[in-house]
Amino acid sequence: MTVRTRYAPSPTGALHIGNVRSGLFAYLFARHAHGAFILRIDDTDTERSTRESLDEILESLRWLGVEWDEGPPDRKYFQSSRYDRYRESALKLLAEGKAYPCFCSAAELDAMRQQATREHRKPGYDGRCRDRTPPAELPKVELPDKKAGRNYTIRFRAPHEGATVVDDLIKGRAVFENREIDDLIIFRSDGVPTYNFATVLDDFDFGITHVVRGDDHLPNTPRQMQIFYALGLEPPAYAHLPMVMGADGQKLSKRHGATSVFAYRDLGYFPEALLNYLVRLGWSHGDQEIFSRQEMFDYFDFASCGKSAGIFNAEKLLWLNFHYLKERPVPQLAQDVKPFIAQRGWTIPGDDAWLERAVATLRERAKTLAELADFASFYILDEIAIEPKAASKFLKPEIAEALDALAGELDSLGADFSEVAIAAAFERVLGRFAIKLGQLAQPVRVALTGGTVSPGIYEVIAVLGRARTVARLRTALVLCTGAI
RNA sequence: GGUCCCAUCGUCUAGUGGUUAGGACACCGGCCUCUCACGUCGGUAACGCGGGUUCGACUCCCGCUGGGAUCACCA
Repeated sequence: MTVRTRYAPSPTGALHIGNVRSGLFAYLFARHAHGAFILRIDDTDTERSTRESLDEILESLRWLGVEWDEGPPDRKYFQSSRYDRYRESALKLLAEGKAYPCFCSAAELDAMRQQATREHRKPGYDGRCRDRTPPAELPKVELPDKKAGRNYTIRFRAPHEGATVVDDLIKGRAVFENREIDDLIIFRSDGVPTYNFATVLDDFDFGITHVVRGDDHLPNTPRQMQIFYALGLEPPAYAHLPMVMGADGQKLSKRHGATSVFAYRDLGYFPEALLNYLVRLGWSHGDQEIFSRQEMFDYFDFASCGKSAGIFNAEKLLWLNFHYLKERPVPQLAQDVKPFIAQRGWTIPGDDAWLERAVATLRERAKTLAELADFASFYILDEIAIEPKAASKFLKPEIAEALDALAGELDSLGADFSEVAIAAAFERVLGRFAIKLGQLAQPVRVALTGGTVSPGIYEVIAVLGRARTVARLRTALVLCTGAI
């Protein structure tokens, strides 16, 4: 039997990283088993589903390189296009007495729950319509349709006897006593099926062999299995992944800051880094930390998945991103950083070769593309802002002469503006004034970059070029003397 | 509150009865050095508690404690 897994996000918001990890694991398992990965869109919540969310989900997945074998744009993989199928099955359940109409209003249900909670009973549905005779004016029970006066919901008649056993591939066996499970609504009064019902039909129709999802779905699983049984179908295998928590130990959500895939993309993270981080959160392969996509495919299995929830650690993700950034070929990196420079409204004052030289000096100092772009500002911008503290510490009168001399030396270098030639110019100035490199390099650094932190000073000068270097040195000269 | 899940350094984890409990991130220190990084060397740091089982438990069983998820006409 070929493995078929699925990822079924609902288009009701951004694709966030805790959620997408479940999709990633489903995808990896399918690839590992040379099976198929299906993307399905759970859009039965017509109130909250939006086109924007759908587009963001699709684009996020593409950016990550999580490729689906079946799914959008094929309408067949949208629940909203499968209502006929859901109706047909609900009708069947109704006819067989395995489901029944429930006439309780939302307000009534709410009151029921509140009272149960007050009396320390479980807040589930008490089954009051389970054996109630439908009103006489209903000739026969059909699916809800408010416009036609059929304002009720359809509930699944869950068995009271026995137990439902989930043999989870990750969690092991979980036994649910059937008497603990109440009758859930499978069709809403607006004629739209609910998730637990639709998902069962989808998983069956699309031939899903392994349902891989977050363990927040574990309590739903016996309900879904019962529906499979009622329909005379065999449930798939289940693999429930532990959750991803925020630093506070709670399920990761929007209030934990940057959590969407887009957020990380826009912050200048690489998809490889995000993927690598996510795959190591809850899964391991010995002590290995860095995984190529192929290695993920090759090694992934449920046996190596952990059972306990993991806390999202932004620092480690940053480290991984740094790793991939350092590994990136410079020409590629230069192309990668361009959109980030453009986004800042800056114009690159040189060709690709120049940008590559600049990037080469910066790449071990930036952990993201956004940082790389920011760091490159002193190369790119015509005017730089000099940090007051740096200026007062290093741009002092006593260094003015040496700075002036250096400007002269560099200005007269001629065609050879190489690091070697620049170093030689420094040596001449150092010798003439009997000072150490450190004494000269820092003032120069402040003059050229505006701060005290930068790549090696010769590199900076070589990339900056003679004109800009000399001009900035002379500007700094004014600060030196003015600082008296 | 009911049900279900979970429990090794701060964090991610290796570990499947006998280990000086290993690695990674972070943190701290040395080296490198024109600054900052990179790199490199080293360091601090964990088996929640209590009972069993066993010659021997981080590993197996039970209880406790703690944490989490879930209990919608959301998915």
